[in-house]
Amino acid sequence: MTVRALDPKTSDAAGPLTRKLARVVSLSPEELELLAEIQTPTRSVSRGREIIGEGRKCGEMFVLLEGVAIRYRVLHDGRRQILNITLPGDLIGFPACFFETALYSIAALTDTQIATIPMPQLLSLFARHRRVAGILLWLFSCEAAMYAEHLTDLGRRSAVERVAHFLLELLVRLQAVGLAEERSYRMPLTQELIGDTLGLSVPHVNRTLRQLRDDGLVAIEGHRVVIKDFEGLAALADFERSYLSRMRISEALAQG
Amino acid sequence: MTVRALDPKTSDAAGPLTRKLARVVSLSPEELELLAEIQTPTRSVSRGREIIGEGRKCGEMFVLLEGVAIRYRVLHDGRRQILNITLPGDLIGFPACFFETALYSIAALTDTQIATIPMPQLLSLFARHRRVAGILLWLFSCEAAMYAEHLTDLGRRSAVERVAHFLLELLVRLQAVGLAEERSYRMPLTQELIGDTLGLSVPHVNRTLRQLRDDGLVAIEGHRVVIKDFEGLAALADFERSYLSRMRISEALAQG
DNA sequence: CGTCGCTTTGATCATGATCAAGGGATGTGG
DNA sequence: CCACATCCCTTGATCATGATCAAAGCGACG
Repeated sequence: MTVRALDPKTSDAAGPLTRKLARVVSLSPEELELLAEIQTPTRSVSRGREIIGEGRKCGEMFVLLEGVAIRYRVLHDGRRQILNITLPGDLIGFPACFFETALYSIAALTDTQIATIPMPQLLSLFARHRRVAGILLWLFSCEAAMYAEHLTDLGRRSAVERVAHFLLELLVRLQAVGLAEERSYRMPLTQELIGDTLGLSVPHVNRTLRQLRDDGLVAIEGHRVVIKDFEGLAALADFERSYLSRMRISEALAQG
Repeated sequence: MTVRALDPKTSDAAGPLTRKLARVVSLSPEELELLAEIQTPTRSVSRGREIIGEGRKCGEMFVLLEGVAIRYRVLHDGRRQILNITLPGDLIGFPACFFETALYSIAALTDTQIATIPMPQLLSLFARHRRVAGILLWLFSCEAAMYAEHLTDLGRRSAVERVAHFLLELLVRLQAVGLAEERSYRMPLTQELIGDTLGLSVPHVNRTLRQLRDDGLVAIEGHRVVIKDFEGLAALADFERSYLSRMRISEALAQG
């Protein structure tokens, strides 16, 4: 990672969260410093380890700085539902940290690097910096919006539509933190994990991906996903008027 | 509605939100007054009308004081997914009010009474009253937790499990605001709406309800739902260790 | 009394689960 | 350097859950 002579807003050193925010709202030097401050110190969690364990106390929030994690719920008979995929720049610990004990587990899929934000510090930040508070609330909102979209996937979309939507969402989200190219990215999940995310069985995920490939909408070589026909996929998945494109922070908050 | 000589915390006059909160955290007189203050003035929205329209600006939050509303998303071909059911005491407008325009519509299912909280007032409340801010964040968390549970429903539960889970969730939520008896309540949704909530077709909702009836788990006469075997339903739906039972506000917040 | 909205039931169909087996890469110990 | 194991992907055959289509029943209400 080279240190370039860039505006601090967009420099790599600022970290994925700050870069993501800088795309939707302009941050003052003081705010940049605050964001940097709450994102230290960091610690690493290695592949397969739990970041938050269901039923355990969780007195802090985290920012995922590097790697990929999943939040999931396991039913008594072993069926698993992945609630969301956590990418660099995402907050972890909402809503867990507001409950006595965490409701769901969060596990690192790859080796990860996370920053810890103690609750008292978070709450005092809310009190002292109204605009930063607004921005954090906006982040919570984005998470809620993604849940809502995910719900629509599972409730009312067919397997092809779900997978298409999933591939596009991942493209856009990875791009937001500079981890995807114009039309391609490295798929961070196995087909089993995709199945647990979309409520599908592994063979059916596989067949659905093949169908999308046969239709020339995507190309998949190894873990590399190439979106060959963005418009086609978007039409299929009803992605057009989608949430991510409208995830603009409201002026009321932007101006504090 | 009679005015009884009760502790203001639990009096009907306090409104459903305050009553709901009083169950999980003790509120000071000042906090009670603050809560009362943000819940005025009120306005009514009649059955079938939109409270928030998808794509429209939404510069405020609402508290639903009376009636039932749904948040939903409609796909281009008309399929509808209900994202959540809003009951008295619930906040409306999260996450809509943090975006330029609302992402989803919210419509009144019955005649409703709502209180309006302008965003500036909300943000200044966050700044001035840390504990109330914490409590509001906790409310957002509850909403996120319900989304997560709903996701598990749609992704990994069968039709019977979904319906069973839905009936129990409604019982518990209605009880939290004093709108259900020990084991029964008035179902506020038609079978079509239940279908759009659970991702099922109307005939299948009907057959599933019949199956639960035949198995002696519930009784349904008209709009009255009677849970005849709570334990049986809970086991079927994996409701046991569920979110609502652990929706206790964390001590860090309760103490401010 | 007739209409409208909702529920109920039946028959058929299809989406996607399940079961089963093989294939291919990557890694590890002998 | 090879045997073997593991993890993941792929494919096929069968099965079942739940959708769709169709129609009738049934209150409530004007």
